[in-house]
Amino acid sequence: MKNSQLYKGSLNTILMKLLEENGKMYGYEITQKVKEITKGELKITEGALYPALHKLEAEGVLEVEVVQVDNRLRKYYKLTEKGSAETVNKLAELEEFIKNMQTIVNPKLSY
Amino acid sequence: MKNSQLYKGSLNTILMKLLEENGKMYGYEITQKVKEITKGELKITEGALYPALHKLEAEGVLEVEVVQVDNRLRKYYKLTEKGSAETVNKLAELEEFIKNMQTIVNPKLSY
DNA sequence: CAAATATACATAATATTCTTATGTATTGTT
DNA sequence: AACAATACATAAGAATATTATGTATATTTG
Repeated sequence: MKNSQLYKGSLNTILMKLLEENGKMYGYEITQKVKEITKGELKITEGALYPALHKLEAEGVLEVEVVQVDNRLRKYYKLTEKGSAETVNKLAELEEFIKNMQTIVNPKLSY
Repeated sequence: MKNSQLYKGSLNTILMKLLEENGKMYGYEITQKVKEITKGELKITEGALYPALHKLEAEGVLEVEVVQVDNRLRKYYKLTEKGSAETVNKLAELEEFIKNMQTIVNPKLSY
């Protein structure tokens, strides 16, 4: 997350949405995917990513599958059933958030 | 800020935009205004608001005018020249942020 | 082929931001 | 008289992310 402060608090939502979209992903893959789809504008740092993944796992939102590729480890993360349900809420919250921010930034359009 | 974690990091942007829009405002007025325009969905807490205002003032983004109304104080805040310039950047960052989040949430529409 | 870059994980110290709780004081409402 | 609203403020703690660092393998490039 190498950007404006605005991204603070949005990492979990990003992770959950990506996993909902892609089934399972490993950490490094996530960083690359985000860089790709935002055309380099959002860079997720490892120091934010790995603790976030571990916490979501501890909460039962994600589960891990460790795979050996060549001589290297990959930890694939995917949503649990609980995680899938929570992702729906997270995305609804994001929509609300964006709506509210747009209302503040562009009040003429809304009230 | 009594809501999802998503709002973390967005308070300064909100404050600066409101002051750009309304010229000058005092703390309590800001809390009410935000509650009003978001129809009660976003509530800025005092514990977040006042330290944020003080910090922006210390940074030279805002300046204060203390007014006595009846026997009570009001501290009106307004953007400095520097603050007005930074608000332009803040709003550009917000647009970028929203655009990127929408890209992540709805990838089919974008790439 | 050595060096640099990319892949892949991880954590610790620190910084930032916000929540929750609390405090003071005046004014308006029931 | 009691409670809610107005109006400011701060302190302890939680949550989140940055920056720096560490380990190790694989691939590219000069």
